[in-house]
Amino acid sequence: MTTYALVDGNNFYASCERVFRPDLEGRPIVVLSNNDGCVVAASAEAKALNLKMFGPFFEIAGLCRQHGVTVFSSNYTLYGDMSRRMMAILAEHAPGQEVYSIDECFLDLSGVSDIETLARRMRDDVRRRIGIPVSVGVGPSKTLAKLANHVSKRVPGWDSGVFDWSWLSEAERDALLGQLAVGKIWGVGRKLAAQLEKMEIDTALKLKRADPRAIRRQFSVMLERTVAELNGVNCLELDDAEPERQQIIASRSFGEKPRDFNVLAAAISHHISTAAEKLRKQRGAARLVGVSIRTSPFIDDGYHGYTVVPLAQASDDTLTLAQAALAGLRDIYRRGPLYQKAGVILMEISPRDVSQADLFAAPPDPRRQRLMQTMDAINREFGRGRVKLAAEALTNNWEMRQDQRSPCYTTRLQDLLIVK
DNA sequence: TCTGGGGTCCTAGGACCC
DNA sequence: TCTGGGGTCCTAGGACCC
Repeated sequence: MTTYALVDGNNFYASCERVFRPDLEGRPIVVLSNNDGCVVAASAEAKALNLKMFGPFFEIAGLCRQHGVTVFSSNYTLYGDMSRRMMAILAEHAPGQEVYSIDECFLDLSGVSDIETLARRMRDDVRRRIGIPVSVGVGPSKTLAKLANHVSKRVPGWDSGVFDWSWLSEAERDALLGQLAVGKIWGVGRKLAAQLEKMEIDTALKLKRADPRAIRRQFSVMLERTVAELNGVNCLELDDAEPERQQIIASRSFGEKPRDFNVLAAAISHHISTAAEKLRKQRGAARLVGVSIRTSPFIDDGYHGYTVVPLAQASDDTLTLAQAALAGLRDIYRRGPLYQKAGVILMEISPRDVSQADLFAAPPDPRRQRLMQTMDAINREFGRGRVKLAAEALTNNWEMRQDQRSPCYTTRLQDLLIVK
C-alpha cells in the first residue's frame, strides 16, 4: 500500500518575507507577481481582508493602503533559496521526495508506522530551522494527499496543519468528501468544475462515485484518472527525478513598454539564454525555437506576433538558439505598437546525447560545448547573468518593475541580516 | 470531375497549476 | 499616468496527403 504526503509552505512567499521581518508577525502582507502585476501570495491576515488573489494589484492597492498591508514585489532569489532549504529538511524525513513546485513536495511515506508523529516532527523541524510554517496532507494517492493538505488548512475541526485520511472510517471519509466542493480537487479548475456542476457533480464525493467510463467519454483520460485516485487507487508514481520538459518557455512582461526593435532583441536574447540554460540542465537539445511578442491583451487592435524557427539539427547552444530566435523576431516585428510581453519557447526537445545521425549535418563543435559548460559554471558560481550575450547588454530598458523588492537576505553578502 | 474517408502532422488556444 | 504573471501539458481542428 502506497502512502503519500503532500507538504507545502503556508502562504509561502509571504512567510519567506516575514522570516526576515519579524516585526510583520501577525500583520497583513501581500506579495506581487513579476512586474508587480498581480497578487500571488497573502498572509492569513491579508486573506482575512478578502482581497482577491491573482487579481491585478491596482484594483486592491487602495484597500491595502487603507488597512496598512505591507506590499512586496516578488523576490524569487530569496524564495528559491528558502525553497531549497525547506526541501532539504523535508527530504531528511522520508526516503522518497518529489519536488512538485517551489513551495510543495510529495513524500513517499509507505511503510511508516506512526505517520502522525513523523508529520508533526517534520513541521516542527522546518519551523525551527528556517521559520516557515508548513502543512501536511496524507493519503493513498497524490490526489487524496493534495486534498488532505487542503483539509489540514481549511476544514474546521481538522485544521491543525496535519491531516491523514486513514484517521477516518470509510463512512467518515465520504461524509468529509461530501463537504468539499469539486473544484477543490487537484486537476479540477474553474471550467471543469462548472461543467461537472451542471451534471450535478458538485462535491468530491460525487466525483468519486461517478462512472469512470462516462467521465472518460465526456471529459478526458486525465479526469478518469482523478476519479480512480479519489477512490484510493494510486495512478501517479512518485517522480524523484527532475522532470524532463517537453517544451521550455521563458517570457516576461516589460516594466516599461518598448516600441523599439533593439529593446525587444535584448529581451529575447535574455530569455533564450534562460531557456537554453534550463535545456542544458536537463541535457536536452531543441529543434524548434518559437518567438512571441505581443501588445497588451486588454487593448483593441492588439498585435500578437508568433513564429517558429526550425533548426537544421537539434541544439543546446545558446548562440545557435539566439541566432534563430532573433531571425524569428525580425520576421514578426512590426514598427509602431507598444509591446507588453516577449518570450521564447523551445520545442521538440530530445535527449542531447542520442541526437539523430544526420549524414549531412556538421558534428557539434566541441569548443562551443566547452564554452557553454564554462558559461553555465560561471553563472552558477557568480550569479545569473554574469556572462551574457552581447545583444542582452545593448539595453536593460526591458527589465521588469519591482518597486517593493526585499533584500536578498540569504544569497547576497551585502544583504545579510545583522541582528543587533 | 468531383467527392470523400482516414491518417499524420502541426499549431493555436484552452485548461490548469502555483 | 497607468496599471492585468509565468509555465506546462493537452487537445480540437485545420492542412495536407494518400
